This record gives sequence, structure tokens and C-alpha cells, in this order.
Amino acid sequence: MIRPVPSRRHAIADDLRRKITSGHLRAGERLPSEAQLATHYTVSTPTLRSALALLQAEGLVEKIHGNGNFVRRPLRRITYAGGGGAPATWTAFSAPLRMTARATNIEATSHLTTLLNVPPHSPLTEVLFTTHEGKTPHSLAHIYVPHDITPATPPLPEQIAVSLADLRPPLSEVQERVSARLPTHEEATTLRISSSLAVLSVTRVSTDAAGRVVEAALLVLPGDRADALFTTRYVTDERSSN
Amino acid sequence: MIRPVPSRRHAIADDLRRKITSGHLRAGERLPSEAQLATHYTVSTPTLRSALALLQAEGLVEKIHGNGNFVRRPLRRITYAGGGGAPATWTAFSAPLRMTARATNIEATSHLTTLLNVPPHSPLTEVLFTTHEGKTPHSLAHIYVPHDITPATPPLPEQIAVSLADLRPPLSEVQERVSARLPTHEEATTLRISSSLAVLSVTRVSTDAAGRVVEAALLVLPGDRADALFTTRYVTDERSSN
DNA sequence: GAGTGGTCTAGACCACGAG
DNA sequence: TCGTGGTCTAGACCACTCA
Repeated sequence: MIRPVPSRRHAIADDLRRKITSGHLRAGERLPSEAQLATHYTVSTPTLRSALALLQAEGLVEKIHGNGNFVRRPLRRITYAGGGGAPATWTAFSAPLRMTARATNIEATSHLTTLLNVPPHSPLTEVLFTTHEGKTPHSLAHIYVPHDITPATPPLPEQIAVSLADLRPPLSEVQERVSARLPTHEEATTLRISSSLAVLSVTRVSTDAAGRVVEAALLVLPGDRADALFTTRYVTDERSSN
Repeated sequence: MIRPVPSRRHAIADDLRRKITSGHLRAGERLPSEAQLATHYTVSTPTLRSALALLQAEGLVEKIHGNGNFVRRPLRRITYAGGGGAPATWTAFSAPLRMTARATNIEATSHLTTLLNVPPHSPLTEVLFTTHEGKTPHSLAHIYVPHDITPATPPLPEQIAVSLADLRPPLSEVQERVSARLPTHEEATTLRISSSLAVLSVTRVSTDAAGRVVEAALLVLPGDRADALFTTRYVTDERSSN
């Protein structure tokens, strides 16, 4: 049942992977051109390219059109902390990364109406976040908040956190749906990842005590450097202290 | 910035996708052979195959070597309910699917020792679960339990649930780490999915009130038909400021 | 054995990036 | 402009499935 022929592209990918992980090829270094590699391994270009595609899908190699193939720098792993949590951890990323935000006012359409449980054309504030480590993007987030909840002033993530923490009917439930999929073309280019590298997609819906959806967030995290952590604690019924 | 050339393979994939979703090609139906499709679209076989690879990665098409390409049956979506929860929902899947289990006694090695926080060579019970809908596998789970916790009798999931629910130091914390990645070759063949289809990987660690790890589970779910749901409820402190 | 998909070749031509 | 990767061709041969 086990395939005895590892196929050339896997053999080549294994060899290159070993050279990368063992340090013979260093982070950020440019690989020889595909033509050179093809002659070195005595395979045709399509075969060599399929070998590189494997490494690209693993996040080990980054291809830059017209420039070359590069050993991907080992990026800091980021952990999305689920469960909302205290306002201090609302940004939900364990490490402080450079963050950019851009806000626009939109009207609810299609799936946003069902997600936020609002009538069509309701005014919403859409905030697009991206986090970066250096020049490389780390994550992508679309956050939607009903317009009357958004502070009129700059929509930084902390602002939203404060707004949500100060809600008069306080936040009562956070629901997070997590799925794994391949990125859309837009996500792949924005995150600078291969379109064959899996992404972690988190849809977060926060509801206040009155049952109103006060925030919906669509997060996209590259699978090779991000994961999500959910911790559930049980209060044992023997009301065990603090 | 927008690519004006949709490339042949995308055009072909779009056409086939439309035919599938619109019902012109029905679920379970076999597509024309790759050679026929290639002549129909007047492209070479590698080009046509790369178009099929796109659909395969989306979970729309299943390739069966030596047999043909088939329209994938729309499978029931399964939702993994996070947070452990009551024993009744311990199996953590919303729909009752056919489930098979196989148990073996092993000794803790490498990352299992760190995961379960036990010394090397500790006796463990490993249970391998697979869930099926009909003939197609739906999920894959490796569950590890310290040997002295496992009931000596058949290791069905309910048994484990009961064992954990009856622990004398009760279960106090469940931690779940979720990531998105491509499947290993073994996972891809076991789940009968393309190795380019993302999977959702959940590592669950359950700890009792004494701080002992009583269960570790490694779950693998196909990204095209599974997601994980986490719900966090807040006990609102009613003397909040106004 | 007939027909299917899986892998690979040895080129060609196009699109992009840097100098 | 030049070298890079991106796409595609028109085959060949192998491996698998089913009758």
C-alpha cells in the first residue's frame, strides 16, 4: 500500500527541505534559478517547479515572480486567543505586532445581515486590520460593528474593545467558528502566501446580554504560522474556592 | 494589479464549476475522461489536469486513479463543538455518524510526554477513531489516555467520556489548539481527500482539578466539510458602573 | 486487456522585476 | 535589456481499476 516510488518531485523537495532545515540554505537566501536547479537534479522544469510547489505549500519557500525563489524567514508564530476575554487581551494576539487599520462606513448586505442579525442596509462600520512583522503581513481581519456602537473618533482596535467593554447591556456571549481552507486570490496576495497554503479562518460573533450582536469579525490567519487557542474552565459544583 | 488573463486552467475550472453547481453535472457522476475534456477545451492534458486540481482542492471533484474523475457528493457538514462540555456532547460531533474505534496500549514517547506531561515510557491507551458517513470517512481522531484511567473494558468514546466525567478530581480545564494545514499523505488517503485540501487540526488537552492531564486528543477534520465551534459565555457582574 | 488517471519530458512563449 | 518565474504544449510511459 505504501508507494515505493517517492516520485522525483518528492525526492527533490526532500533534498531541498533538508538543506533548508539543516541550515545549508539560510533564511532569506535566494535559491539557484529554476533552470539551474532543473539541470542540477536532471529533471525538466515543470518537474522541478512542482517540487518547489510542495515546499511553497509548506511555507518553506517564497516565490517572487521575476526575481527568484527564496528561503522563507522563520516567522514568529502567532496565537489567536479565543473566547474574547478581558479588554486587555481583546486584540487577541499574544505578541504586539505592528497593526494598521482602515475604517469605512458601509451598509449591511447579504451574509452580513444574517451574521449581525440586522435588517438590510443597516449602517455598519467596517474596519480592516492587518498585522505585520516587519514587512511581511501576519494576519487579516474584517471587523463589523453597528454604526451606533462605533465611537465617532478613530476606530483603533483598542477603541472597539473599550466600546464593547462599556456596553450597557454587557457582553454576554462570544461565538467563534473556525475553519480551514485555501485562501482566496486576494487573501493570498495580501498575506503574501502561496494560494496553496492553508489558512485558518475565524468568524467571531459577539452578543450582548440583550441578545444584540454588537460585533462580528472575520479573521484570516496563515496556517503555517498561526493557530488559535481556546481554553475552557469548569467551575466544579463543589464551589471550590476562588 | 488585477490579472487580466484568467489563465486557461481557471477558465476551464470556472466552466466546470458552473456546470457542477448548476446541476448540469450531478453528484456522484463521472466526468468525461481527461483526454476527452482536453480535446473538448482544446488544451493539453497537463493544463486540463491543473484545472481539475483546482476543483479537487475545493472539494468539488474527487479523482480516483484508474477509474475517473467524479463529482463529489455534497457531504453533510460536521461541526466539532469545542469546550468539552457535558458528557452527552463529549463525542463533540453534532450529528451521529458511524464510528469505528481501535485501541492499543503504547508507551509515551517524544511529544506525547510533553503533551500529557508524563515521564517517558508511561503506559498509555491510544484509541484511533474514524467517523464515516456511508463509505466516505469524515474525521480522524487519536485519543491518548493514561492507562490507569482507561476502563479495562471496550474503549468506546462513551466509555472514555464516562470515565472522565467520573474522575474523582473532576475535569477542570480543556485546552484546544486549532490550526490549519495540509494533510499528511497518510491523512489524505485515510480521509480520501486530495493532499491539497486543507484540514483542520485540533489538539485537545483535558486536565483535572489536580492539574493532571487525563486526556489528549489529536483530531483531523477535512476543511471542506468541517468546522469547529467555540462558545464562550460571560457571567455578567451585575454591579457594573452605569 | 482496455481504459483510466499519474508522472515526466523538452521544449516554447509570456509576464514580471531589477538595473 | 536581461534574467527570472508563469503558463502551456504534445506527446511518452507507468500505475491503477475494472471487466
